[in-house]
Amino acid sequence: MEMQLQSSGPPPSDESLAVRAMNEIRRMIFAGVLPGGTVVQDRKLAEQLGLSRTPVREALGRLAGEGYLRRDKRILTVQSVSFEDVMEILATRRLIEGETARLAAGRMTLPRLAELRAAIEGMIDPREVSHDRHWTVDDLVHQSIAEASGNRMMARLVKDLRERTRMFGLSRIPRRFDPGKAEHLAIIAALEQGDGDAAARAMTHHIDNARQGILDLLAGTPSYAAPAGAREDLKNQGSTS
Amino acid sequence: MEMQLQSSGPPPSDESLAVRAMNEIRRMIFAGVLPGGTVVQDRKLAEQLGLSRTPVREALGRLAGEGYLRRDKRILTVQSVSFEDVMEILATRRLIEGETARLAAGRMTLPRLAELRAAIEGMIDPREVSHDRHWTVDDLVHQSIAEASGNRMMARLVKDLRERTRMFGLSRIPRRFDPGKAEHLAIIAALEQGDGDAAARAMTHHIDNARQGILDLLAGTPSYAAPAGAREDLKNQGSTS
DNA sequence: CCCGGAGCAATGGTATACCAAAAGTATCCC
DNA sequence: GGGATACTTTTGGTATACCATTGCTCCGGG
Repeated sequence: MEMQLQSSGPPPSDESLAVRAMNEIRRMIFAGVLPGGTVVQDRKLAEQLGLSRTPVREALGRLAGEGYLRRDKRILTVQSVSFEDVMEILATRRLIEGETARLAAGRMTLPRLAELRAAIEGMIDPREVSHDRHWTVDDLVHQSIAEASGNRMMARLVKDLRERTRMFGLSRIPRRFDPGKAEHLAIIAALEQGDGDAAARAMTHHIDNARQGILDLLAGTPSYAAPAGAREDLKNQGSTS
Repeated sequence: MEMQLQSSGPPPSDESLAVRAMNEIRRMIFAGVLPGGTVVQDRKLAEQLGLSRTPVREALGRLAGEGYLRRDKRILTVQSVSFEDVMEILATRRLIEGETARLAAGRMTLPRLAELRAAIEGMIDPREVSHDRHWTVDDLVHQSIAEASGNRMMARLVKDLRERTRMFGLSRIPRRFDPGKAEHLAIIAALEQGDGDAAARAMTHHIDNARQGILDLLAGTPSYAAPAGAREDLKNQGSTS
């Protein structure tokens, strides 16, 4: 039993096995195959992926460096993104992405903006949009803006922080993710006007809403109904400026 | 010739060799032993450190994951921090650290603040402060504030971004780094007042000055006198909000 | 029935052997 | 003499063997 990678991965591929392993493991983490807190054992994983420990360990080391895995003593666990983590991440994103939106104003071409608008409006039927689809469009919008900011560090940060947001259980929740649509369009509109301040406002507002959405969502989820007093503390993190 | 780690490192140490290697290599990078752009070869490095390739490769993979090294095809090079990078990093730090300062207001105890003040004022004689000393105090101040913000993500980011700032050649430049002293004290003062907005202002002002300091410094440095028009572009990155 | 230790399986860490690709280097043909 | 070709070396990637620690199981004595 050492056939696994060719199931959906690249058949021959010229990437190193370590890179492939890394991508595969990262995918597993995002897909929830390896939920937060899971202990990861290089031997098991290596066998599962059909390769030796070396490239797997290399991949694990790298993922640990990137913060997706955590080393406690000798055991490696999938870094779980807690509710508090998400709140902190969103507070950070609020800052960074607000700024990227501001910077992006006047730096994005109208055709490019039209593209984004089309992609956003392509999500016509709320019932049609799968989660993957939603995330794809969401990524496209936020990432395009971040990259248009001209600040590569911020763009990288946005990508990273968004990935972490995504690692929060939050997945497979049949949620009305459409409200984001109007907010996305508002951001695009501001960018089309070249109004950086308005774009920043629209972006921070969008992220504030996303946070509120999570808050509401969790309020209605039994297991999350009352995650201690942490909520009260974190509620203010984003609304200070 | 396989004695190197015991020269200044921990004699026996219970950390894994990989961790020790990572710390050592990171130190080499910060210390300028491995300047930006240097190609890193695991065999050479392993021999130099007196251990086998495995832990070294593990360390390198991890450092690459953290962004200190860069993989181009098959060769690993030390990530060089360009002038543009520093400007971008500072623009980002301006945002994040401004916010951490705001959040830290009212969250730091007066004794703690007094401690910081003492450390800052300990740098009495400008000629006395070595670069290490300067960085130590600087780290202490910024990191303490970041951690006091209560937002671990931001604190982590501050640490990371500051490390990267440090990777910029900027080292061994016999510069008057004292002006930072007054600015640091201004931040502390605002925090003692519990005035978040003032603290944020003081912090962003401090970082703006640091940026200007680099700009001035490089203007007087032949090899950096005119790093293309990039300067004009980046000059505005931080002063938008 | 419980406790403790002896043995054993599992697991992470490390070293090393091997391979293939790439980069030099020497050589040979024109 | 110049350029192409073959050989040698270097180097990163991978597999695997080995070791030490950890934790578990199972057995025996109390």
